[in-house]
Amino acid sequence: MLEEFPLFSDLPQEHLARLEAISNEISVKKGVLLFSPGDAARGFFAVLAGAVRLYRVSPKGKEISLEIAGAGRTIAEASLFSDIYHCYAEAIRDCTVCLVRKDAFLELIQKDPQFAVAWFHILSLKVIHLHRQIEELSLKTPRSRIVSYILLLAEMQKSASVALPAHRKSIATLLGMTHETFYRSSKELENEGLVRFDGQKIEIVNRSLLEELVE
Amino acid sequence: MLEEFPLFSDLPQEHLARLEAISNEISVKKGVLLFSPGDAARGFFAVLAGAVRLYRVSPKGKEISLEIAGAGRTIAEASLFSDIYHCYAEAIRDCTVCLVRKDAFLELIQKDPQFAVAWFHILSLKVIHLHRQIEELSLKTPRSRIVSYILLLAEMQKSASVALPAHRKSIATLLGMTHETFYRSSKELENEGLVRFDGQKIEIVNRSLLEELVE
DNA sequence: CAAAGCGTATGATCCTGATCATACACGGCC
DNA sequence: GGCCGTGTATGATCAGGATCATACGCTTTG
Repeated sequence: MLEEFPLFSDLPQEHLARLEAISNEISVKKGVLLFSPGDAARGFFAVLAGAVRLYRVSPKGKEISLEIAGAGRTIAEASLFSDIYHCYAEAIRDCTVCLVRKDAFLELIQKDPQFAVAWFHILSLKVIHLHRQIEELSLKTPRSRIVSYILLLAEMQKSASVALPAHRKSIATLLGMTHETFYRSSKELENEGLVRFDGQKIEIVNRSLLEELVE
Repeated sequence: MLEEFPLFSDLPQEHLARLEAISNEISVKKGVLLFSPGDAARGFFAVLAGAVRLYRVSPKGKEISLEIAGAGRTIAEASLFSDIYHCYAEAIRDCTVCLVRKDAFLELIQKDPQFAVAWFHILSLKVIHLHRQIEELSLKTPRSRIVSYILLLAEMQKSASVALPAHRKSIATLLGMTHETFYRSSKELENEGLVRFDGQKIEIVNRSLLEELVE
């Protein structure tokens, strides 16, 4: 199932080398913004280490999380065709990221058909990933959304011991609920013996029971 | 702002012709499934007329809408890299669609760099579109979600008189609410003089007031 | 070391959207 | 024409999540 969520870092060595040649590696401290809406789009980003959270701010000032991208994932691909970024990107941990220069990238996919197809693949799977996120947000109860998210992480990480990509507060907003609700529902799941929270890790105790919980 | 939501049908004539050469045009009656999860993936679809709704069914039998694609939009791009489809696609109106054969398409993007870039663009904007959908689903109140959706449609259609891409019931699930709630909230908006519902059309009466409503 | 800020956590209250029930209009079909 | 299915619509009830308040531990900073 993992092939459903491949990362740019899974690209063959030759492609990675070419990507590197047109990128700038950047270190950013936790809390720093990679870009804000309106900033001139220089290219898209690939996360090498750490995690980046994309979000928008509604007219009334509410932050809305769009995506949390951990190591191996890319963000802001659409900047290739836009002069400006359209949301905020915040390092929610200390990060190293690659800024892939847009002009060079567009040139590259035109010159190297193999490379183009590989990136088509990555983009397509991003669409699937976003579909899954939409599916999660459509679940009515917070419990279901949390369970669904934990199972998603387990799939991506191929492990019953899941590392949270961000602190709980960010994840709560990503799942469209308040952090209070997230804490409470999580505790419930723990009390029922389905999962065990341990720092930044979640241990899946009873996977099949967990799966039955999703609406 | 419309350039944020271009359609494959906006492609230059030469590209359209090539697309046509590797596609099969199909007519489907309202209610018919284009594909179901597990079906062998023959390619992706471009909607020429009508509307298609993508949805999944949860373990407990609840339908979850992922997307409603009207004329000019594409669906199931990820099928290019998968042997099977991963969700349901239902014609929610009488449709004519193009089935784009996957092997031929992959070949084409390798042979024609311009074509590849154009499709990169389309895929990127799909990601933006899905981000917007996630943003909408994250809004707490049904009212906000409906208002946000109406404004989105208005942007895409560049008009204050918005055509609903589907019947209200489907849209309700797309916005993560029950149809009852959708009817009620819509009526409220109408009573407050912000919009006017008229069959399959929505007339935006007071746009600025509407925009202020979004959380 | 003290203070401040943030993430985590839990309690009490209120409001609202899901649910269940009912009804009506419309189109297709026998 | 009459029947059935579906979309649209409205009402009553109730569970449950948002909100506001409070607290505690850990890291950071001065």
